[in-house]
Amino acid sequence: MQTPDIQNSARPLDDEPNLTARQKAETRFWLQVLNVNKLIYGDLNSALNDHFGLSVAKFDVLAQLHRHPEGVPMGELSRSLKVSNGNVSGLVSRLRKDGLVDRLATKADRRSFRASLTEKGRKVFEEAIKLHRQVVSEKLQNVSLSDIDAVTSGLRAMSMKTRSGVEEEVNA
Amino acid sequence: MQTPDIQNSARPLDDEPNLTARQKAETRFWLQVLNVNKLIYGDLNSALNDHFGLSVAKFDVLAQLHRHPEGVPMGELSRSLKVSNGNVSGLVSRLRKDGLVDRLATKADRRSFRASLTEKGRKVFEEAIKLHRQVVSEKLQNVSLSDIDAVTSGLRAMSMKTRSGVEEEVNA
DNA sequence: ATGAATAAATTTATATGTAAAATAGGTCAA
DNA sequence: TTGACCTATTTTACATATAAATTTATTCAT
Repeated sequence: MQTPDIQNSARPLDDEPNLTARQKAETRFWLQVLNVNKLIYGDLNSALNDHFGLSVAKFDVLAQLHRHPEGVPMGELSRSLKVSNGNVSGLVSRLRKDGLVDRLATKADRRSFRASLTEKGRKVFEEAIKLHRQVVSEKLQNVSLSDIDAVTSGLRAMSMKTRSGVEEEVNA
Repeated sequence: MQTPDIQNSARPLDDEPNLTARQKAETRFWLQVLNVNKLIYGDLNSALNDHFGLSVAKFDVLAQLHRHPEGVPMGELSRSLKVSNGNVSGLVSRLRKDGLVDRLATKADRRSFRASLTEKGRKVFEEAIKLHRQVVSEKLQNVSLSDIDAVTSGLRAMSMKTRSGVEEEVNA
């Protein structure tokens, strides 16, 4: 008795037998998304960390707060960043320890408060976003503008056509 | 004295003044990658978890081991998954606790061993990969095959042209 | 007004990820 | 052979992420 299984199993995810062309294409697509994501994310994270002591997660919080100088309630921050409440709690408390973020009390509701940038936070973010753009630019330096635009609009069409697993606001 | 800063700062990342068209395009591209990644990753993770008690991280380990029934040394696993040694240590030890992975001693070198799928691990993976494909398919159900292929080849071209922050093997 | 339900945010437990230190085995020059 | 240096892996300390439990405050029907 031979062991043909060994030969059958030594294949990449998109090269199994009995897959339709469509299925292979879908898997290849997803592997490329993961690949590009990891390629850019890692360097972005290191660069932000080295220069400003920021992670991408912290940067994302600062970016939201920068768009809303009047401050953003924790729950809204959680929804707009699409991460859990608990995650935002931790991020904001670390950013407060860093001196980049403040809490503003909400008069009408003592449970709630708004997170907002400190002056230092605003300055740090405005430098960090320049670095952010630099890193993304470097990663894409050999890609033509038209290729970037083509992929972007393809991805955008996908995210609009993609049925999200959760119910979505119609007017979100 | 007015406060014009408040108006200037309430903008999305790709809509700052004084950005070139190229810079805006790069930022939009990156935001779409993050977006699509999060859109698919989350559901994939929940589905694998609900049905098989697997995370995407664990699934990725199983996928590598499935391609190498003779087992894969820890260091090689770390390199092929592009995650740290410590991360692989933890994943493999949890997968061993789950009964999906085994350690095979290496005769010539007592420091090293190969991780390999147990029979149960192989069976679980072979079911899990079907679910993996289903979930990705559902996410892309409204997108045409030609659009998927176009974006995939765009992304693939990018990852090839992208200068990685670290030195790369020429023959990797 | 009071008690039940709801809501905002935090805390807890756990998984995943990194970088850096520690452990332990291998290699090799002198 | 022994000491210095590699190498494979694990451990530690920490950041980030989730889900579920908890805390505290608000709302609302009675």
